[in-house]
This record gives sequence, C-alpha cells and structure tokens, in this order.
Amino acid sequence: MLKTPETRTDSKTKSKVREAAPANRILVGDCVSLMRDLPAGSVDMVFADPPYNLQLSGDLMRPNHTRVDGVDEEWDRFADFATYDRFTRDWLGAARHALKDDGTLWVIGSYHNIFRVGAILQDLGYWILNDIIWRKTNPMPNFRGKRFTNAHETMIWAAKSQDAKYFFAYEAMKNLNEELQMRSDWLFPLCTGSERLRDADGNKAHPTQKPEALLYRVLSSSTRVGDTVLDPFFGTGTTGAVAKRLRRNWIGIEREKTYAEVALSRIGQVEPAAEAELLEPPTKRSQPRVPFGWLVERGLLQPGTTLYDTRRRHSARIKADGTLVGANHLGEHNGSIHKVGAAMQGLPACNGWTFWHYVEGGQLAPIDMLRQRVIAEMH
Amino acid sequence: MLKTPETRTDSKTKSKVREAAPANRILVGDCVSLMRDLPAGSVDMVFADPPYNLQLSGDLMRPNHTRVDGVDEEWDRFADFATYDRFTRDWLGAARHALKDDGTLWVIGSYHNIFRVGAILQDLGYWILNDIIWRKTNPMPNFRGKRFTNAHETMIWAAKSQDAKYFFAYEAMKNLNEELQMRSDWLFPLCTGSERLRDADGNKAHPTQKPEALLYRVLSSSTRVGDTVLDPFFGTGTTGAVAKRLRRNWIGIEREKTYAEVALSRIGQVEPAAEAELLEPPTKRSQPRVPFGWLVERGLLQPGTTLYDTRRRHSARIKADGTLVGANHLGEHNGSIHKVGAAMQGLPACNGWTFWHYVEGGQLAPIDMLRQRVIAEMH
DNA sequence: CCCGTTAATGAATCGGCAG
DNA sequence: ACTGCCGATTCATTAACGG
Repeated sequence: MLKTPETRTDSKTKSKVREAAPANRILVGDCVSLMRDLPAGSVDMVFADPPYNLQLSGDLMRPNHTRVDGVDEEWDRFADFATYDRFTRDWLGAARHALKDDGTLWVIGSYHNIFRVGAILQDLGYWILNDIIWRKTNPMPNFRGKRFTNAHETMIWAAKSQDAKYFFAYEAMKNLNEELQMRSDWLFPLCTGSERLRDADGNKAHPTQKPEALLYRVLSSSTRVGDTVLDPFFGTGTTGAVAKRLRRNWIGIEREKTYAEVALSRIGQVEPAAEAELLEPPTKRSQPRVPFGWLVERGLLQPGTTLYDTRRRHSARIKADGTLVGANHLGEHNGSIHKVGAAMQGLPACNGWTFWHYVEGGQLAPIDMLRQRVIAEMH
Repeated sequence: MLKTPETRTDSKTKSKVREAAPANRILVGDCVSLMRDLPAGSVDMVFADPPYNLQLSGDLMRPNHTRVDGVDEEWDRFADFATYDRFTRDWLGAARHALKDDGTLWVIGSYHNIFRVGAILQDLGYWILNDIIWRKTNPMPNFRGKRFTNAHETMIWAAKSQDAKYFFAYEAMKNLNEELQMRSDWLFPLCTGSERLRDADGNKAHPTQKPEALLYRVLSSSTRVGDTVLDPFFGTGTTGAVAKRLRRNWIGIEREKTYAEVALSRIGQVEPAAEAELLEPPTKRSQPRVPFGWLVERGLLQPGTTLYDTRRRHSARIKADGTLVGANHLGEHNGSIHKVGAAMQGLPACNGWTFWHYVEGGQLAPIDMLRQRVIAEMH
C-alpha cells in the first residue's frame, strides 16, 4: 500500500455507524479482490475508466494472432465478448459492494465497450441516471476517411438502485453553466500539453490519461466536500488529483506499480483549493425549513395583513395561526400559504413562498424575502 | 400492403443476381416475420428506431403544473429487460437476413435501451463503425432538477461483419461540414412546428417523430442514389419521406395501420430532389457560448482567486462552481460574473467578461482573454 | 400589418419528510 | 410500509393573442 504525505483516516461522521474505507491511498493489485476487501457500503462514489474491449487490443486474441474462418468465427467472437463481459460483471459487482446504498457510479468508455458495460450494470441492478457525452474539441481525425471522426466518449452515471437517494449538485452545475441547466453533452479538450504526464524520454506515462477538467465536473456534480471517491482503474491518478484539489477523499486501485508511483508523486504536488466554503454553495434544498407561521410569530407580518400575487389578481388575509383565508368565485379557502395559493388559482399545487407578496412602501415583495431574513438569523 | 402512387419495382442492376426487395411500399404487420420474408441480402441499409422501453411510471408535471405528454403507448411496454432483449435479438436477426453483406445498419436509442441494443448487435456479429450523438438544440429540460438535462440521443452505425466493404460518402460528409471531417456528434433541433405531423385535433400523430434533417444526414452518408433503405419501425415514415427526396428506394414496416396511413399520405406529397440539389449547402456555425465556470473547470482560474476591476476599486473571489462572491457597503453579493459586477457598482447590468480582471505577473488582464483561449480551442 | 406578450410543448426512467 | 403535506422545479422554439 502506497501512502500519501497527508495520509488521513478520518472516521467519517455519518448517521449510520459503518466502517470507514482507508482514504487517500493507492492500493496496488487486482481491483476486484481489493474492492471486495473494502468495508461494504464505504464509499460515496466510484469513478471507473476500465480497459476497452480486450478483443480489440489483441490481449484476448489467440497467441498467434490468427483470425478464425467460417463457423468457428462466431464461437471465437462470442468467447471474446464473454470474457470481457465476465470481467465487467466482476468489477461492477465488486464496486457495488464497496458503494454506499445512496452512492453513485460513473463509468467512461467508447463504442467498443460501453454498450456491454451499460447492459451489464443494468442487469446488476444499477439504475442509469444519465449518459453523458464527452465531446472532444480536438479529437484525432479519421486518417483513412472510412468513418466519421470519433469525436466523443460516453460516460454512464448510475445510482445503486431505482429508489436510491443519490446526490446531485443541481445548483452548482447550473452555476457552472451560467444559470442554465447543465446538459448531458460536455465539451472538453483532450489531456495534452503540460497537463499530460510524460516520462524522462518524453513518452506518455499512460496512454489514456483523462483531462482534469472532466473529473472536476464529475466530482463536483455528484459528491460533497469530505466524501470518498473510489477509482478502481486509477492509472496515473487523475481522479485522485482532482479529488484532493476539491477536498474529497480518494481511494485508488491500480494493478501496475509504475502507474501507481507516477500517480502518487503527482497527487503529492496538488494543493487543495481555498476554504471549504468556497466549494459548497448552499443549495435551496439544504436550507433549514422555516414555517410561514414563524414570520407571524416574529412580527415580520401581522395577522390581518393582506397578501397578493404579483399582478394583484388574487388576495388573501393572514390569520393569527399562520394560515391564510381568501375567496374567489369558487368560494372561501382556508389553509397553508401553499394550499390557498393553489385553490385561488385552481391549480393542484403552488409554492406559496414565491406566489404570495406583501406590500412594503407601495411595492410588492415576495414573502420568501422575509423567510430569507429568518434563515440568515438562524446562523 | 399499401402502395404509393409512383410504385416501382425496379429490378436492381447490381453485380450479384439477387431477388430484389419490393421497394417503395409499406408493409403492415410484425417486422420480424416480414423482414424474414424479404429476399435474403436484398436491402442496402436498415434504419431502425425501435421502442426505447422508457419504463415511465407516474405523471411528470412541469413547474407550472401542466402535465408532460410522455410516451405511454402499448408498443413501448415490456415486462422486463429479458423480454426487451428477446425482442431486440429477434428484429436485429431478421434485419441481418434482409441486409446485403456490404450493407449497414443504423439504430437510434436513448440510455434506456441503447446499451442493450449495442451489446446484442455485437453478439449477433455486426461490427460497430461509429456511435453517433444527436445533440438536441432544444431538449426538454429536467423539470425537477434531479439530473442533467437529457439533451441527446445515440445512434449506432454498424456493418454486417468486421470485414464487410461498406459504403461511406466521405467527401459528401466533409462538404456538409465546411471541408472538415464530419464528426460523431451532430447538432439538430427536435421535430416541431410545421414539420411535426398532427391529427385534426392538433395531437401528435406519433409521439416520437424524428426530424428529417437527421435522416437526411444518415441516408446521404451511407447510401447511394437508387439504393434501397429498410425501416422496420416506420411510424409516420420520416425515413421514407427523406429517402424519396434523396432518390433512394425505401421499404417501411409498421404494425399500426394508423401510422402507416399517415406515412403513405405524407410520402405521396414529397417531391424527389433534382440530381444537382442532392447536397445541401453548408450550414453556418454559430459562435459558441462559453460560460465562466468552464474556465474554472479547466484550471485557467482557481477557486479562491481574487478578481478586480481595472482600477482595483472592486474585488471578488471565485467559487468552485464558477460564481463570484464580493462585498461592498450594501452587503455581500453572490452570483454570476455579470450579476456580481453589476451589484458591486450599483448598476443594473454589467458585462463581467470585460469588467473583471485577474492578476498575471503583477499585471491585470481581463478574464475575456481566457475565454478567447477556450473559444480558440473550440475552433 | 407589425410588434410585444403569453401560451404551448418536446422519447422523461424527474421527492422528501413527518407522523 | 403507507399517507399526507410541504414546497421545489424549465429551455428553446413556435404559435397564438392582443393592441
């Protein structure tokens, strides 16, 4: 086991008492057995960049590299895919063991292997959340002019099961995209230039090093500060480097000791980003719940005050218990800000916080402004 | 069997003497048995848009409480993955029978089904040439904010075997793309507006009608004038309409008679293009949009870095999600580079790209310089 | 007829918590 | 496990409407 300088074994303080995974380490060896040795349900996310179909790289071809003719060919082909499928089932199963029930899995691949990976992970019970396209700004051209330029790779993002409560940093993703929802197609350049790790002779340290920007978006979309990320095909440690930068814990598994050594030295040079609060913008959903009645209790709104919608088409009065009463052609409506807002509009539901407004200096202001004031006082 | 006005049974003049498929017809019925009944090796290309097996459960409501009109047809319901896989193996096998040895297969799908389709077609001996991403300019948003906006669909383009001599219109594709090799990611809008077929009540004639532009590129990339294209899930006949326009022969198979009737009438109105017009003029590329967050992801700016205006009267710090945080006498401001720039100056609006500067070698440089660098990478 | 505003809609696997 | 309620959530485009 290789250790980083800043080795930590922070016992995570989550609700369930579980054994923590050994964080910020590289484990050298076979990822299937090493993942099975990790405590069950101990990591928040798995990012995997598995080898492509070995049939293509020749590893699964016959030793003499001959191709079989005729009837035998189909069997041979089946055998190759079957071997790759078995390998895929094994590591996806082991990852499932290490992954928390509410954790998520990312896998990246190309058309050579991604269809097999996707089908198998569905068979194992993973629930696909998105497939994400990494569009390359600078792909390798198709030199022979026989196909379209293969200008993308595919990632699958999946939860452990259909009803898992996975984490998605919706607001952070939206902020990264200038207030528009982040889409399933991402544009990044290949890993080249100074980011690309090379040995003393100038040769690539690893043939398929991924760009850090890609991992930056993956990790910030689906993990929180302090979470643990497991990468079973660690290579030269892009996942670990970005995890450290974003103040996530990481576990890398790598079979080749040479890669692991490069990765360890690389990660040692990474500086974690500025203060944690810069990394974790408060999401609306994680804010404390403030019932409307609290505003009345605190005197921010008086019983008897009239509330309006933005166009003053609807109005309702505040009762002392924090409910509203309003009337339209359908009759009188009593209840929560949400229920009355919905009833007045004839809709099945309504967010009363943004629908109802109070009058301040002749202007209408949403009652949500008052809630924000209360939330600010709670810190 | 439904017949078009211009019914033809041109005996194809290819090298091998083979029975020709009955072209420019819609066959109503089960595609598996009908494809098996076609002469073996009689079609040049298969384009298939099979059911996606969406597995939708309850209703999805938009934020304004209207209901999303999703796919709820009987033909998209399968008991489980095994049933869907059996169905997929059956139709892919039958298509293989009808397809010429040097013909190619196209299948379109989403993450719900495309991994299973891809794995099965590999198992059957098809050889994947490309996976093609249809990027949608106007996808439906993710209304609940729980995932990335699903903004693309995937097509697989495959030859019948590894050593097949398939056809690829390399030059035509390059011409369509301003003299650059055509890439594997294609950008098209959804089929809406006047192109979308509707019944007398204004309802969609088919829930999943594909845009003609998509088929235009598919057909011109991998068929020649006079070739025969088979679509086993014909629906309302987009494949037939574009094939006729491009002077290709077509065979449609459709189970629902209603769809077939709509398709036949639609195709009857199509005028074949003049020989000279068979290639569309290059489409103009629009200037790419680069959100500020991309600079942070790509490491051009670090979280925690301070930005200034030209005179250093204002400053703000970068957060990991690409927003800024700054403070003045009015309080703290959070948000996009534009929003915070405006708030710091007390102005209604501000172009953050030119307002904010970063420090490089003691000098201030506008962040727009970094954006230009990213745009340059995108061509 | 033009312009500004409002409404409609697209292959969608789209809660969470208290009680 | 089930029920009920709180309350969070949308982009690009076209068509319809209103003045």
